[in-house]
Amino acid sequence: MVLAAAEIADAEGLEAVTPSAVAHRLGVRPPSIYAHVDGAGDLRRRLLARALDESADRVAEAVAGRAGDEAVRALAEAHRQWAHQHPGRYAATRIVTSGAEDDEASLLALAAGRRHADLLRAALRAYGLDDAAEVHAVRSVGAFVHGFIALELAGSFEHSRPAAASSWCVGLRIILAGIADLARDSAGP
Amino acid sequence: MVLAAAEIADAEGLEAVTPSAVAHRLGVRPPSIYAHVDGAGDLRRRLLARALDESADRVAEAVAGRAGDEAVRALAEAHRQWAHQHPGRYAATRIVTSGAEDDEASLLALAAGRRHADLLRAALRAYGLDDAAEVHAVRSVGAFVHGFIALELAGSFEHSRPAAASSWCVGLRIILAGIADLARDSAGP
DNA sequence: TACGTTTCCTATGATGCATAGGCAAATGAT
DNA sequence: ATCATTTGCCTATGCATCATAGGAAACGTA
Repeated sequence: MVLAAAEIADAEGLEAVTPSAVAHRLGVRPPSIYAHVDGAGDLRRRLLARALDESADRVAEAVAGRAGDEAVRALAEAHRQWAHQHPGRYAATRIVTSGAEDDEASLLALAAGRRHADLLRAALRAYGLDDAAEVHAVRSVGAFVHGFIALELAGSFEHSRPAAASSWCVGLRIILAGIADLARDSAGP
Repeated sequence: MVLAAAEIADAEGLEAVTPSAVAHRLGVRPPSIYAHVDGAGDLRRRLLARALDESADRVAEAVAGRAGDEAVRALAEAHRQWAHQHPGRYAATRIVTSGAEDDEASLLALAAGRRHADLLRAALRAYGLDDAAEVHAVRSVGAFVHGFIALELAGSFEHSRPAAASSWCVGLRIILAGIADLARDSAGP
């Protein structure tokens, strides 16, 4: 069910993920979908939770056994590769579950989001930042990674040379150097 | 016409920007909209172009008369403030005009996109980066700024302390320190 | 064998995108 | 001043989609 939604998202875009499209793919009639899912919004929220979980799995694999710069690079790279392989799922990752969440899908999504944050936090541990600085660093890396992938997938980098991939490496370098600088100050005199 | 679309986007979200909603707001019947706009897609693309242009205006004001770190900070801050004031327009900013663009709205959007890139490039000039490094830096700052704003507007930072605003300052510091480091190497031995 | 649960179905209503074709007022040239 | 053209809006219509209501068939279990 959610798998069908994920496949539709990757093949035709997140907009195409509707009860009717899922029904079509599963070979049943649209109303049948409503027995398993509470409308189009719930369908997309379930997809959000699954996508967040899948990408966290990939990231966790990539980061295992690494530390410091290497861990952050591996995490970011895993994130980016997964997004390229599954653009629809990645788009689902950015769905907003506005405000009060009491439904199952939103809670799962929240938990998966925390998993992501924890993985990144662990990767940054080697820098020896204090707690506050670590949160800032987590958010900054997250912002850069998401922003870069979003712009890249949107084709925003296709109007200038060189290819996006080389900017990705330099961008990571910039971020990591900046965090190292922050760590120097944080632990400094 | 596009103004009505922008107001709807800010008030009810980008999803709500449809010919029928615009007609409602303007006090006319839905079919009348099609005399001015070529369907829902074209309506959103026009909104994209206008939003990109408006934000570039704001950024240009903010950056005028500044250079180096201060210019980049002002640019980023203007961007972020505008996004907070106009979340729907900001969301429109991320619409993808897939591939071959021969319609008016897409061309305007492309031009406005270039304007943004040029403004950022100019702000970074003081770092004395070579051409290739400058492109990488432009893309990296762009990625961070967009990523941060997107995550912030999506509420991704609301599940941890402290407030997002303080991370924004630290994040900019990280990026700027990273670029300074890059400049050192670029001009270095 | 009879019951309840699950799962899917048809039928229906509502809403929104989009096109076709017509009416009326404003514009501009003769 | 008159008439044709343009402009802008209208009603009517077709079609796809979300969503609900209520019923029929298949499944396991007492």
